[in-house]
Amino acid sequence: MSDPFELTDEPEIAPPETANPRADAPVAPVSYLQGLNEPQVEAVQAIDGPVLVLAGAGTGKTRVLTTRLAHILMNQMARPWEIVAVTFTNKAAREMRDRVSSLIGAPVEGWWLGTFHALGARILRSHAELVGLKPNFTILDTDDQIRLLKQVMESYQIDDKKWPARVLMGVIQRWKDRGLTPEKVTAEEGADFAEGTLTKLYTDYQARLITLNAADFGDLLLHCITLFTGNPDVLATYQRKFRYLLVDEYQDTNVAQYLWLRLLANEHRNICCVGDDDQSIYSWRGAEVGNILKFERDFGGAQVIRLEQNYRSTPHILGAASGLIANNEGRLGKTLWTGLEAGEKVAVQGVWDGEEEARAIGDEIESRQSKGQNLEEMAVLVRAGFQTREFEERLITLGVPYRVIGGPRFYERQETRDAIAYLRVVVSADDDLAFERIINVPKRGLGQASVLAVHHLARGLSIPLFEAARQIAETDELKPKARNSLRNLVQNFDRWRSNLSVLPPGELASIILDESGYTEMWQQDKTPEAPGRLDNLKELISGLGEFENVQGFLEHISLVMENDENGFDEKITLMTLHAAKGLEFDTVFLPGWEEGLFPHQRSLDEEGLKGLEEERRLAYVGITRAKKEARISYAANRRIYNQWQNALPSRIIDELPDEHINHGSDIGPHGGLYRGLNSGTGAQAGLRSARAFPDTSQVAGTSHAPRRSGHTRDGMVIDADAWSIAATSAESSFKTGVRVFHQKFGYGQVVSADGNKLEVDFEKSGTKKVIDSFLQPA
DNA sequence: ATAGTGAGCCTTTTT
DNA sequence: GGCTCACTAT
Repeated sequence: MSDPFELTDEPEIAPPETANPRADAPVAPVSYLQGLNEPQVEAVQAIDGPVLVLAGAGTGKTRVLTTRLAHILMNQMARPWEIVAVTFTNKAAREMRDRVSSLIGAPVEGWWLGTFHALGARILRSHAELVGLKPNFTILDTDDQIRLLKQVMESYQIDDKKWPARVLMGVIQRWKDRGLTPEKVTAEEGADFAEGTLTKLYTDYQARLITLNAADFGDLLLHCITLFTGNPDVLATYQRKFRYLLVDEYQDTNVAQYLWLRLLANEHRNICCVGDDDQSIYSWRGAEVGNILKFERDFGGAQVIRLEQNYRSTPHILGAASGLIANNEGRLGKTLWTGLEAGEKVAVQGVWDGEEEARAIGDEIESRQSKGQNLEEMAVLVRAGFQTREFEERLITLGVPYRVIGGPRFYERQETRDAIAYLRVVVSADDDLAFERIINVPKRGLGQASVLAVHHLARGLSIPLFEAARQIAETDELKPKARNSLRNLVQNFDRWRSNLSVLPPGELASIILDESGYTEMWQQDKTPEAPGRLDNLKELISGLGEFENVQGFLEHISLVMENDENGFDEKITLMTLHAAKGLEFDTVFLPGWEEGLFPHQRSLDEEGLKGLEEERRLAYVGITRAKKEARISYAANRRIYNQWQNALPSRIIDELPDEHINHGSDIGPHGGLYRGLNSGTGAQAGLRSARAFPDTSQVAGTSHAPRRSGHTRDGMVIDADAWSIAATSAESSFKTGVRVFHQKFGYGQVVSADGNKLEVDFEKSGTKKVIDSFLQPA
């Protein structure tokens, strides 16, 4: 099959030097180039033809990107509207806008800067009819998508228990990420889900979206691609228009985004993609590392520029991260270096359990704070969201202010979504999903029976729900109570709608929320969340004030997901590793480096080696967030879903090069943590730490096994390797059948022994694998 | 129509 | 342990 998106590899235009006489114009150093290193300057000036900038962590990527844009604009190589700059997040887009403006000294107007989705939506609005939509189509969020799919599933009688809508939606999303419309999904691929009906579900779902005049996020790109391939004239307009394309975080693009870019870049072929294959951590949501790996093949004659000088981290941090990532295969490869001073080694610390980990890190944060270190310069980066809880609890007790990034987003909150639904119905009366959401919120006596009746009429007459509601309120089909309630609601909406172009958006919203009884609903609510929700509503209204009309606001809110950070107070940040990409802190705490949690078991189970490599990249991202200090820790016991699990240190810890790490010798106030199980009373926290480690005398003997590298370790320190070394070489002192006691699991009997790894059948908690040094003879 | 109960789930997350 | 969802009892 021929690739309809094939680009000619042979440029039909003359070589770059003669193609654009202005390209080499700035011969003498220009002011904005000052302070850039050689590859950076090269990346800024390589304007013609496809360019891949491989930008390692902390190598000044953003600076290059913005300078490059400024370079194009200031030398008038293109007008603003001939330039496309695509980012992954709105935050990145905003940052780019601000930085380019400040470089140029004036705001840039009219250029195509935004996320893939925002730009996709912008293009799509101009040509909506060509894909069956109206220009004012609504953009659905995840919640709407799921509810819509559920409706479709009902008509096929697919059991939501067996095939949860969110799972199926995920599969459809991944198809969309790959640029697959329903017709392009092979029978084979659809066969595995929902007894083979998923392709049909997908088809129907798409049809419903069109009927609703709606698009989901995937559609914003997918429809564009359909639009471009089906209408060469439209495509040609954009291809001619867009002289320069710039793409940030290219390693995170999915196939659909890649196709979209290729189509748009085809005419001028001046596409510059910036990214780092080692920081690709979003494959699970469709990102395709392959895009960056095969850039040179996809865009013939591409230039590859490597940014390898790191301005962020110390050599030890960089060394640890580089050594780690070197374990991955199929990398483009970079050699990061830094001119900074050596600094601290990466600390690796074992603890007894999650609670102690939180305590140790909490204490550490507190003591640093008291020494004057800014809380803003510290962060705790976790693998999974639930891990933040332990730290939150600890920080609350200590009275250390913190913020959690990535909680429920503002727009995802129930009250925000409800309020927006009201606005959506006011703006477009045919927005069925929005109307359905609030028809009985607050409760106004319109239960299932009433809603169903409205649905039936709407289906029967092929009219929107709102229109059906209006009609049914004039008949006696419903009970008088419900009828009055519904009529009242319809009248309210009509009135609000008539004020749409009269009142300022904020004021109108405020009236709607009052008159609908929505505000009152939360005022009456006695739950502790209610005041916060009312605050959010106020914030929403004040946010609306910044828009000229409600329509503009809705477009914004559907594409932007912000968690508006309220205060400017100094706080420590808690977040997932994923959320931390692109950020940097002086000190970074990296807890929970245990097998099963990091690398996450599910990642290993579902993706195998690929999964492990992605986890490794995640670890790489984590370590490279640190400017001065990175502190890794792992717990020997962890409670997950209220069940105690014993854990082994992450294999990723084993992969850190010895010369750049310092294994737990001097952390915290309780020095000398490695005295072993039998040496102390165990009353203090510090001594409890000791049990997290295999006792030296029992596990590895009095002499320490050499590392693979041949180094001998510090006599006081046991590192993660001790576990594996011990596991293979040391005989356990506990024999099969012996009755033992474990601090956390209680009494049990040894079932089998493999080195010092024992399988013990505990009386209370069942069979578990345990390292023998945690056991006492009972 | 709705509140209350039990069962089953459970990485990562932008737009 | 805590959340969501569906079903049941009022």
